[in-house]
Amino acid sequence: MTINPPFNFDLYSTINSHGWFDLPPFQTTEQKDELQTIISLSKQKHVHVRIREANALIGIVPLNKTVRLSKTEKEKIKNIVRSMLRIDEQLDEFYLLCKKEKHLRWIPKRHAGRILRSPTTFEDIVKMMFTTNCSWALTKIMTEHLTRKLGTKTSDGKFSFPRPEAIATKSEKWLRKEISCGYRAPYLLKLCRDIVNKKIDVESFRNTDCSSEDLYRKLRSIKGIGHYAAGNILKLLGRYDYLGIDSWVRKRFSQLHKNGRKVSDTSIEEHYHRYGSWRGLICLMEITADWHA
DNA sequence: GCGTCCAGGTCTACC
DNA sequence: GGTAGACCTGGACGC
Repeated sequence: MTINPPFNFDLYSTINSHGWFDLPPFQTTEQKDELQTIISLSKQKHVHVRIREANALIGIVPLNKTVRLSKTEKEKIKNIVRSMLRIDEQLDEFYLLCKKEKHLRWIPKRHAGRILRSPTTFEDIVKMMFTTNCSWALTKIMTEHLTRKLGTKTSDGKFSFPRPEAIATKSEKWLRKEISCGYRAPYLLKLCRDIVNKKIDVESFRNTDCSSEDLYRKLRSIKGIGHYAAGNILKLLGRYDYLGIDSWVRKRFSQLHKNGRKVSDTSIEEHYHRYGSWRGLICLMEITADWHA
């Protein structure tokens, strides 16, 4: 399967856009020149795919050879990959903004600004919940446990990210013990049960006409999703008008703009205010600039 | 090896 | 609306 990306797409920059490549089922190489993950087509059908860029095309190869794919299923996989890699995102206005400031000109030059997201919004929300109030090492542990213990094993031995139904049947005690997610267990359980009982439809969040403010409010109504997590999930939904400030943003901002002095969230907000609806993306690009060096 | 302390966001109760 | 304390884990550190 192949996808024809726009001229300003760069797979490396997208994989390297934030830490998602490091969380299963995502896998990448040391050079970050390919991405692997599991795409779930139905409750039973999970495809382990490898995504690579070659000859100005994006190639998608199913790695579990025994799986048979219909034409419709291949189209579905291509659409999911397009969504994950943000291929259809219009960044022209963003790049024009970056070109106006010397320190941001590297962004359009490197074709950066497309932030990797998971095949589903559910996966993104759970992973974001797992980044709160803990080290990256613990985020990885929780995601690995959840995937390995509740995901479905593919024919080549990989595990899919679990569906909400699989998590919803477990108890809070089980999640605390087996997933090591501690006090997050009741939040995760409530989210999954609300999805199963159709009280919330997180998958509709990627294609909705509602304002960023409304979407932010919906995200904040999910227990365990606070200001930081909601702001960052919005970025994965293509909305960049919230910063999603955490301790790392504060630290990097302070190093870049205040000679390491302590800085308040209000002054970070004021600094990026001039970038309007792109401020969240400019902030993320600025503090991760050295990753792209 | 064991105990203690700290860092990391979010929620809730309280003022 | 603002603030303090609890939540839980891994890692660093001292003994």
